[in-house]
Amino acid sequence: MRAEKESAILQAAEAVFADYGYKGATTGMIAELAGIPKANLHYYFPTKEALYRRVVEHIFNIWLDAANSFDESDDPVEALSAYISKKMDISRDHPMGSKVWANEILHRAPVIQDYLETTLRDWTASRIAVINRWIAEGRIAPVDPQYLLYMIWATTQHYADFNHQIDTLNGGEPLSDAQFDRAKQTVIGIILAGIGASPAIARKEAAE
Amino acid sequence: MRAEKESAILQAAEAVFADYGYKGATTGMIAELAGIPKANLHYYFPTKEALYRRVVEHIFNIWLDAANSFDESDDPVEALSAYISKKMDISRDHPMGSKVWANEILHRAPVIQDYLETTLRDWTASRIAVINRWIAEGRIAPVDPQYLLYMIWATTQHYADFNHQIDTLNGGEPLSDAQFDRAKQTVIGIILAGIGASPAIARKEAAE
DNA sequence: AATGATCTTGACCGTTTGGTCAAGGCTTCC
DNA sequence: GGAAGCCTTGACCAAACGGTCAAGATCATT
Repeated sequence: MRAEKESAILQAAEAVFADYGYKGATTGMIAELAGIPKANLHYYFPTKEALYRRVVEHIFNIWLDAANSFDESDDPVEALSAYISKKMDISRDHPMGSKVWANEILHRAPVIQDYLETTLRDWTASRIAVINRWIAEGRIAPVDPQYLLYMIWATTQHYADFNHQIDTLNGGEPLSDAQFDRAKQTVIGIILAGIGASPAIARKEAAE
Repeated sequence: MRAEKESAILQAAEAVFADYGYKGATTGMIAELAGIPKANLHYYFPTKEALYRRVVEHIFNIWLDAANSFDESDDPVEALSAYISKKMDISRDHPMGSKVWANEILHRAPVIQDYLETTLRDWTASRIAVINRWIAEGRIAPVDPQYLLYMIWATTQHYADFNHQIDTLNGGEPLSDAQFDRAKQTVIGIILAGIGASPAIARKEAAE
């Protein structure tokens, strides 16, 4: 089947692009990982750039999927918890995709600039409106929504993009499921308390 | 002077590596930006990799400088405010350095793995101990220090690494000084409130 | 079984890139 | 003024890379 073969190539491409960047990745490496000769890869994807575009589009769709979880509820605690949780899950399950995206932004988005200016901009503007309404309704503290969103993006994606650093600081081992869950709860806890959406976590009694 | 020439080359190299990644950057581009022929560049830095190492080392030293600001005070509010503020300033003043660093981690740190395993690991462990003491003393809420640090790193560096995305969402314009200051205050405010180090920001009265 | 369409592949090509080299300046010190 | 060391540079090279191509293999349809 054509679709399956393409899918296998795309999967290999995502891994190689994530590890080596657009320029650093070679069609030969991708072909080898996909288990086919380079010439065959070029039969399915005429150019390296076309292949890369497909990889980036796939990643953007995953991002869109997560974005929807923002709207699961109109309650700030539920909505933000769901959104952060979903973004953390993506970082754990699709770290390579996140890395390709990060690479693309880092290099000034030569391929996906149009997505940034349309879909991402629209989504962001509408969610800023939602957050501003929550503030007006006194449901969260008056924080600048824009920078709150950046904080959520940065923090959640960090667990994918910088997973090598995290692993190194974890003794060279990836975070266990329990550790990752603790990270997720920490992130959600700090952000929700930070915007006054849920009561602050109680401090301990001073030790002495 | 040798030192000045090397410095000019390193500056050009940092810019080009930040924009194009290690592989994407060419010694020809770096030489052109530095205003010298490529052969001359190779007189000062025999290989591309040697040049890259020097760039990365420079960036790591800037990071170390910021790391020190963590110890300006033993008060959590002051220490974390100073540290976050300093990291935000670096993101604004040296975005290219941060990008080179991000690229390096993204690609599994082929060049600076030893720094991660020594200096960074030691620094992190000792600061985790400090934060744990604050928790034991009841000065901040019991959050996992490790994930708090990651959150600070991710959020502050985001303003350098993803500045292209931020600019795009800001109508294609870089954040103004006022906007950037607001971002910084938002980040500090959310994190400090999030860990119960300072009283939560008061919510507005509900509008109706 | 024949025919045409689709897929597979080793060999090949032009371009780009990191790096070399030899010839020529420039500066310094006797 | 000349010798020695340092710096500069255009021309060049080998390797790697994206992409092509033509010849063959496989498959579907009748």
